[in-house]
Amino acid sequence: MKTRDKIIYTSLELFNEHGERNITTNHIAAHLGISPGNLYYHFRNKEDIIRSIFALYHDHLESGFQPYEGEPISIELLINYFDAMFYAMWEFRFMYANLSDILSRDEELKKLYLAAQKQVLTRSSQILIKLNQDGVLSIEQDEIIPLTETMKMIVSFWIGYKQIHSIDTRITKTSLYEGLLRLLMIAKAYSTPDSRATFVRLEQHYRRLAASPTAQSV
Amino acid sequence: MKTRDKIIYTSLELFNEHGERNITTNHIAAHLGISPGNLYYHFRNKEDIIRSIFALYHDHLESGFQPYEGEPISIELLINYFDAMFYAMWEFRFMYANLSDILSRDEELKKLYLAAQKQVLTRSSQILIKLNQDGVLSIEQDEIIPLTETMKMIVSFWIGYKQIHSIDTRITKTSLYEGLLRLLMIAKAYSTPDSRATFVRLEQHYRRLAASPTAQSV
Amino acid sequence: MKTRDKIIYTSLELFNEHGERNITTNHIAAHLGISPGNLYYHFRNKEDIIRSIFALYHDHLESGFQPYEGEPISIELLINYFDAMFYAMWEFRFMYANLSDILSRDEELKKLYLAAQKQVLTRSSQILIKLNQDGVLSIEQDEIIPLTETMKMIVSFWIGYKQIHSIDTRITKTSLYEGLLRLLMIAKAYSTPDSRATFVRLEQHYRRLAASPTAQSV
Amino acid sequence: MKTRDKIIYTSLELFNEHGERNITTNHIAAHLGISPGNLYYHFRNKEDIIRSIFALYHDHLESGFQPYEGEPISIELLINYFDAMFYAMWEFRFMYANLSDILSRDEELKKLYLAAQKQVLTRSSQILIKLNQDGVLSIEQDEIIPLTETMKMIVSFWIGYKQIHSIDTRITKTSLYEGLLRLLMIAKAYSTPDSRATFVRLEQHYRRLAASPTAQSV
DNA sequence: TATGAATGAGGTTTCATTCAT
DNA sequence: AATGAATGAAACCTCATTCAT
Repeated sequence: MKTRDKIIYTSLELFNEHGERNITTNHIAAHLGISPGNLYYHFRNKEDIIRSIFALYHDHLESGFQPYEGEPISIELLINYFDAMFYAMWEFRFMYANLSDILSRDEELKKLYLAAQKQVLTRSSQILIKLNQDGVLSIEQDEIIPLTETMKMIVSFWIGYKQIHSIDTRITKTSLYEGLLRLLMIAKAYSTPDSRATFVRLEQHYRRLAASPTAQSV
Repeated sequence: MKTRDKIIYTSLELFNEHGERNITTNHIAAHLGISPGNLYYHFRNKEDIIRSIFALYHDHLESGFQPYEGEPISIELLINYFDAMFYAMWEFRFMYANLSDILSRDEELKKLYLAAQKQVLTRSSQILIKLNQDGVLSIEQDEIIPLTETMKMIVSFWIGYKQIHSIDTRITKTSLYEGLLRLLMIAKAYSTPDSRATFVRLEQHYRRLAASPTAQSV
Repeated sequence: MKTRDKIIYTSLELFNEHGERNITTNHIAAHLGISPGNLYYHFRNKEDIIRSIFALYHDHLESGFQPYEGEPISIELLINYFDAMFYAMWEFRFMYANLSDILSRDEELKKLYLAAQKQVLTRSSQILIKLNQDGVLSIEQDEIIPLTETMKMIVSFWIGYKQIHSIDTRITKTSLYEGLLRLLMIAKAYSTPDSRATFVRLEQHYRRLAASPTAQSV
Repeated sequence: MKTRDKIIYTSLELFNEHGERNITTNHIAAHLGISPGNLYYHFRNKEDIIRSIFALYHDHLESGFQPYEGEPISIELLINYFDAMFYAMWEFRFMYANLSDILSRDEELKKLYLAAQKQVLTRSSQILIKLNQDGVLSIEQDEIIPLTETMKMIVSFWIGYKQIHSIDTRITKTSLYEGLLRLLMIAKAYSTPDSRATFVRLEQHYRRLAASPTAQSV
């Protein structure tokens, strides 16, 4: 792996572990065993690193929330979507935890973030529309956008919510699965008689994951 | 007003205006026209000030979310609850905006916060139970707690959500009223035929406030 | 002496000794035996210190180049003017040596400098006019301004010229007296039959000072 | 062109444009599309580059200020001298602007510079002597050296003087022509009845150049 | 000749907190 | 109660130069 990439992944790891505010560029360099000068050879400044991490995050969202096409709807397909959400929340959890702080210091990044969120909203609502058409969900036309927004809001703040509501600040996979289960609960409310069983099975799937020992460690 | 109190209220004002991270203890002292030494005579450190502000916040929650008793339910009574929410969100908006940041630096405060939240949850659900009994709402027994939690979550993160989703970081009263309207929307979904009109009037009330010119300035 | 003033005078001393570019804020603090933080308590940044030194310089110019009034012209009076020039050049020699460098980094200071120079030009030409009227000099009306400018230019760059034209970079009083003698030579060219003897005596005076042992050390 | 020469000319260009202090070795390499390592293959360090530029400057002075011999004096010949001065000032303007700074960091270069200046002084005074003999100028024997020195001083510091006395730091050809006109003014003061007309025409020549549009851009 | 990643000392600045008065 | 000067650790960043390839 190239040093540039090592810096990105090490930063991501340290940010996730300790919070972006507590990790200095010197920490990152020391953790990698390189000089601060070298870090600044690869990145103009700390913001530059964060933006590169954001690009990674953006790529993931881009590929994970494509409306499905030409394939029959299946439980695996739904699992894909929820897994993509989980991956985003877990792999970039520092962003969810410190978002307003980070964005308030980087106007440029904020614009990128807003654009990305707009896209996510569009994509997600398209998926819901498709699921509606395919008889998996039954949502009134004018409730699709608000519902998408609500779900996005829950995803956005679940980590912050969890961090505030437990003594231990560390984020576990279990707590993220709990967040997914909340989303599922909401979605299930719009399920059709045909799809209800599918949602029940989805719930069981993620409840199992939430309870698994590795998910409970940090 | 005593110096100690002046420090608390000035800090609150400055934190709300510029964010706690951007206000140093020297800023507070300078804004008050006192010396930093004097500030540290009254408070052991910055956290100590924040805890005192939190005590104020706690007092407000305590008094604002008492289940009503012995009086007939009325629209004024509901308005009281929503106004209390608004007041808390507005007057202590820096807490809502920087909560995870603040709590992550002060374990002690976090414990106090958790205890307070627990109490709020209890009180709020009691209020919902009472409204259920009085025929204002119609919620299944086992949905009361989750519903309360959802509402609390929305209140907790509305400001953060708003801040992230607009270029302008400043918080306006209008955006807080929009948050209240979201809560009302959710509550209305559980209204009874008898109470529906009341909720409609409540919505009109807060929509009017949201649109008022003074609410839109910063 | 107050710390603030100590910082100003120590900075001036170190700047004169080693050049402003080679003196860091840490050097200044260390030389004074104070913490860098303390230095930044008294001054916002390095530019702020330089501006304060400039204010000192400005004050000196202000008081040293007042046109004389109501008193008969005398050799002492002329010596006063030349001594004021010498004092400015010696006491603030780092400014003369590094002016373009310093001004190129501080637009604000540049404006102040330009304003000050304008004033100096006005004052100096007024003095020449007065000397003309009193029969000390005999300059054609339209040559007064150019002559003043030439003299100002020599004063401005004498130190830079000297520094460039000798191996030893250190500035000695002797070399500054040599600069004054150049100015005198120019002025003498405009002397009247009556005043010629006075200029000769002035030359002798400064030649003596230039040759004195203390003036030759650094 | 060889890489070594490309480095020299690019450095000269960048130094002239932005000042030597603001151009890093990395800037130079980047501007050339070569690696910093390669730059350091050709030059031991930054000073080494500056010295090579100085050699170029030296060559120019050498060839531009030869006393004329065996040819009759003419206005073209005088123009040649002034053009050589202009060329030196324009092509190596960063040296004139940052001379004391540069020399203070490189003792070796300073020695070379002093030797070159000595030569220039000799050559220039020889030219003045010749012009005196040919009846173009009428200078007292013992004033030739001081006059030469004065003219050299004006050439040396004209750029610095201009930079300090205007808000805009950029050097234009116009301002250099103004410098030449100052020199001419001084020389004209020593012109003979026969040569006066020649000097007037020289002035007209350079005034025209100063006013030309291309000379006023940067 | 050339690459380009890497070094590391050093510079400016911030800020919660302390302490003598 | 109050002053305000002082502390010092720590943050971010720059740049001439080196070195393995």
